[in-house]
Amino acid sequence: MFDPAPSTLTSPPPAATPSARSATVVPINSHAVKVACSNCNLRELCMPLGLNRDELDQIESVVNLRRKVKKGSLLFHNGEKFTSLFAIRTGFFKSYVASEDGHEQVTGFQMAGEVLGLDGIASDHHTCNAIALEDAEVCLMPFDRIEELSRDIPSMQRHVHKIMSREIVRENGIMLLLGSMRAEERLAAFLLNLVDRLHARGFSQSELVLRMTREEIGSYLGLKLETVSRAFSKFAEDGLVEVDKRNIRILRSDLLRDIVGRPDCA
Amino acid sequence: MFDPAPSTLTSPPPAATPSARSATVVPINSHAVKVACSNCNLRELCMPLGLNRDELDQIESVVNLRRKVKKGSLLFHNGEKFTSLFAIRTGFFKSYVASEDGHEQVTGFQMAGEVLGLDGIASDHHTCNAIALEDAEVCLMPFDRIEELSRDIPSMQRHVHKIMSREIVRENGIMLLLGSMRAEERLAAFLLNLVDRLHARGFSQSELVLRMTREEIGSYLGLKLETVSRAFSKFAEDGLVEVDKRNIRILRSDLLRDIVGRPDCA
DNA sequence: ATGTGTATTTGACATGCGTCAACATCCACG
DNA sequence: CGTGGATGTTGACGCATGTCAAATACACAT
Repeated sequence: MFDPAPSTLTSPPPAATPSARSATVVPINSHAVKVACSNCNLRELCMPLGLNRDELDQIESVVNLRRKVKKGSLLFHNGEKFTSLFAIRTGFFKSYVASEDGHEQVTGFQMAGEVLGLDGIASDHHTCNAIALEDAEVCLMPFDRIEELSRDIPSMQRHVHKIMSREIVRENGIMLLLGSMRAEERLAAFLLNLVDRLHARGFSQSELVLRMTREEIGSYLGLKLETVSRAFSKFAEDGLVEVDKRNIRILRSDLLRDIVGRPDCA
Repeated sequence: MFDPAPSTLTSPPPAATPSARSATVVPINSHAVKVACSNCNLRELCMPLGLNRDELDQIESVVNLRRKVKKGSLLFHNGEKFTSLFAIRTGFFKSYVASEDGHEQVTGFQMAGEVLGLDGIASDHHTCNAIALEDAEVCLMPFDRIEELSRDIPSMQRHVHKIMSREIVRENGIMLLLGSMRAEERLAAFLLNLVDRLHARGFSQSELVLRMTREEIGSYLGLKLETVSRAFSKFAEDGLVEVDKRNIRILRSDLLRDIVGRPDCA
């Protein structure tokens, strides 16, 4: 129904250097690139299926740069010229928009295999910000190259369209969440979505470590951080989850699902 | 910042037949189609600019069907097979998703020149519903034809991408609204967005007639209908707008903008 | 170790909005 | 012309969540 992004207890430990604000661009030679996509265990998330060798080579040639992003540094920001989409290889991001008065609204959490930057296509400039919540590595995919390739390879074209449509559907789900759910329903939906996505990446179905603060969760869910904290405590008290700071263990996902289900029972 | 959709006092009067539930498909012969796009006064909204005659002919060949949609009838619904995008020629739509428990969340209001159905691309099935709020006419654009054309005409390809990206950006704005604004801020933003879009279509900058109920506005804005009604009354009392049922005249758009601006002043 | 800042939890209280209810208005239809 | 159902307005009241504040714990730097 909706689509945030968490990280599990088993997820790769964040690299040591935490908050340096550099966003170094690291060119990759073409051989390394080829190795990258064909062997990338995220391929089925990033790339269309059923490509032949030649098409795969073409697609790999699109991903000509890799970029490391330190925890706390921006991948792109509002107003920045749009040139590329970013496929996350490792790490965890949040994207957010800011209103004139300075309020920040988190619009999503993204993890490995997901794509960032789609907002920039509309006006050739990004309209939101993306920041790494842990040390990360992304593949740069220059958008004009993606468009070229889409013209040659129909399955690539369809893939790009699906990725964008999926984002639209995800946001529809969040509108439903923000428009009609109560605090605990929102948090339950958030947690379930998070483990789902992590599980799809080979992590535990029941354990996760949150990469974001209570405040960031609250922003995403349209709640204050205290409310998020209280909802966690309530879940823990009721035996639905174990909460140890950012380490979460889901004990009763069935009951969490029940909570999401009904809009107004305690 | 966000993107709902209204209709003005001067908008074309809805056709007489209001609530028949048919959604008749009306084939159009190829000559009529050609006339349709080249002469359509919505062209600059639907179509990429700077096309030559030949390209224009190709694009027009995509729009091979027209469909009339009676007020109150569905254009498409959740679960329905996705085949086409719909460009609105006349009329006014709302799109909405429904949660399992039956709650409806309005995800947008669409008017002439806007495109419906993008949600269906992700899974080949629609994930939301679109219903006409007044008698309407839409152009059917089979999506596989759009993809073919996008491969041949780069400006068409770019146009499709921009339309999808724009929807993503719009929804980002709504997340901001739902996540952080108060009732009056939401309504002010809603009204301003509505007149903006109408003005872009040649309607008044200050007068509009709402095509949707208070309840539908409330659903879109994450509010109850009573709250919407009270906010209207408040605006009227303060001299910001004149409200006569669904006829709205904006008297002080500057002050409405102020209200949207600051997140927590009375 | 000690200190500083961030993150989190929890309590007490305030309030914006939801809920419930009554009433008015309008329109469709008999 | 009257009636019933949708729609809209307004008031009274309650509750979920926001607000403010204090305490704890932890990370990191000196």
